[in-house]
Amino acid sequence: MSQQVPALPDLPEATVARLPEYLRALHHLAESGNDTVSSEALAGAAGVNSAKLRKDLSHLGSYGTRGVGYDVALLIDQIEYVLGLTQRRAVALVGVGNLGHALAGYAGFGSRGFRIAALFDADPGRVGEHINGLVVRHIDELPEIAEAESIAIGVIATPATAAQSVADRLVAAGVTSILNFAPCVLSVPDGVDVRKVDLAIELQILSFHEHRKASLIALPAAGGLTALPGGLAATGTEEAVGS
Amino acid sequence: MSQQVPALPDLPEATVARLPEYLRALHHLAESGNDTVSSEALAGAAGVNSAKLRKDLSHLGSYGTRGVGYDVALLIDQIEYVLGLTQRRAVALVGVGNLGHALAGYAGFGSRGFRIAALFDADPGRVGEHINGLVVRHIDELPEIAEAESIAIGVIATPATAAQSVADRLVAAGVTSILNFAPCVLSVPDGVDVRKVDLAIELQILSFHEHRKASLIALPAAGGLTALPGGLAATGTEEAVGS
DNA sequence: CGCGATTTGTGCACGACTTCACAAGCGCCT
DNA sequence: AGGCGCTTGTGAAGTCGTGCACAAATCGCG
Repeated sequence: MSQQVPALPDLPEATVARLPEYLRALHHLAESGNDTVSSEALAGAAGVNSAKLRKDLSHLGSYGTRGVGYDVALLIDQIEYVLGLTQRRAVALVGVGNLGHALAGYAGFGSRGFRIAALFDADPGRVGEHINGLVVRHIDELPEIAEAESIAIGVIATPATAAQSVADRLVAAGVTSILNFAPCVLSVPDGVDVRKVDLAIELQILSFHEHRKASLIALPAAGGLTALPGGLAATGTEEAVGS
Repeated sequence: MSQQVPALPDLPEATVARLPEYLRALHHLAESGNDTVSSEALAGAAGVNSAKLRKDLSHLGSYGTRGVGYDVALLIDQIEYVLGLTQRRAVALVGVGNLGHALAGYAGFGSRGFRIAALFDADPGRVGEHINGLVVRHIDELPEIAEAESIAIGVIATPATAAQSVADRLVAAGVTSILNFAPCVLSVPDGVDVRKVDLAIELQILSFHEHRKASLIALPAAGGLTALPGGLAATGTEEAVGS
């Protein structure tokens, strides 16, 4: 009975991280009226190597047709199933400051499988405020609302000083996945997943590459930007930096 | 003469991605009055393995003392030098919608080596607006301002439909590093670095793990969350999910 | 019905990254 | 001065991810 669905294979983490990108590209293709797509075309739209794409898709039980390509609608269903997006997941957002406001109003969550079910803040001055059709609750109300709304995912958009405390409260309220925008490391029990997004870190990584590029052109030119191997610098493939 | 500074070693990309996290932890330690720190302690504060930390630091020419640890202030200087943060880098932010507003007001950029030098938007209704002490300019003014302010880093916070066009304009204006918040793949010439941050993708990755956890407890319990190997689930180390 | 064009799925080799385990080095205490 | 404990730096092994190159499979057409 529970073996009806193709039991989740344990995908490589790198593959999981790319599936959402494939999904986005597929939705785009579907809207453009495409019925099928080759691995080459889909890989191009997702910004990856076509062999990598095929290997990724093969991990979730191949649904392509040789000589033809992949059925766009079928592949969308498959990936959405694997990612657990067949149900719309409820998300709690904690911290409605500068960034939290923007996240609460971000349309991308709603259109890609998520529903912001509740907003929380510790500042009584912010409690009661209406944002995008939702009212900000006090963080003390988290347990009851998390229970009532079946919230399993939490987003932390508080200052770093409050983040660990908020994480503890989220875990206590039954949250098992956390997206952390605060610039700090969180400690959570086993079984709870944490992903971190730090905007300043992304810029610092870019800064390193700027520094490297600048030091290269300062050296006696040897195979740097000055020697363009392929003729004119083609507006071609994106330069991959990091993951 | 130009060999005075320890010429940039080409660090592994994975190391570069972790250096900013070390830097943040080091600043925190310095504020707490710590003078030196062991690899074990710093690794804990940064959420990584201590062997990994030592290898990362060894790549930039070891500045630790055996039996003692690392000099906090010296290490901060080293990492900031390698990341190119000795100068405060000017950043252009394009798109002052929902997310752009939040980014323009984000204090973390200023405190970690960056200066938002200009805001741009294509919507005439938004041009002229004051945000956080800056006035929003029209995107057509980008070339002159980028030149005047020596802007080499651009942040794209526009809708996906506009992102490629904005990227082209940024590159034409001399920008060589782009941080892209729009959910799409950018094509840029060689020599231009792009990093992408997609908030919905992060949630979808968490959703996958939720789905996996849910399907595990649905199966006959075999080594899942039910069998706690180390006694009580200690509020210990963070569970690493992806990079 | 058979053949060629096309595209998937994958074995294999390579490279990157991680982790362990330990020798080498440093400071402190006696 | 000498020895001991602590910590770094790194060789080596293991793991993970990537990309090539090709066999297998499918469709369309004559």
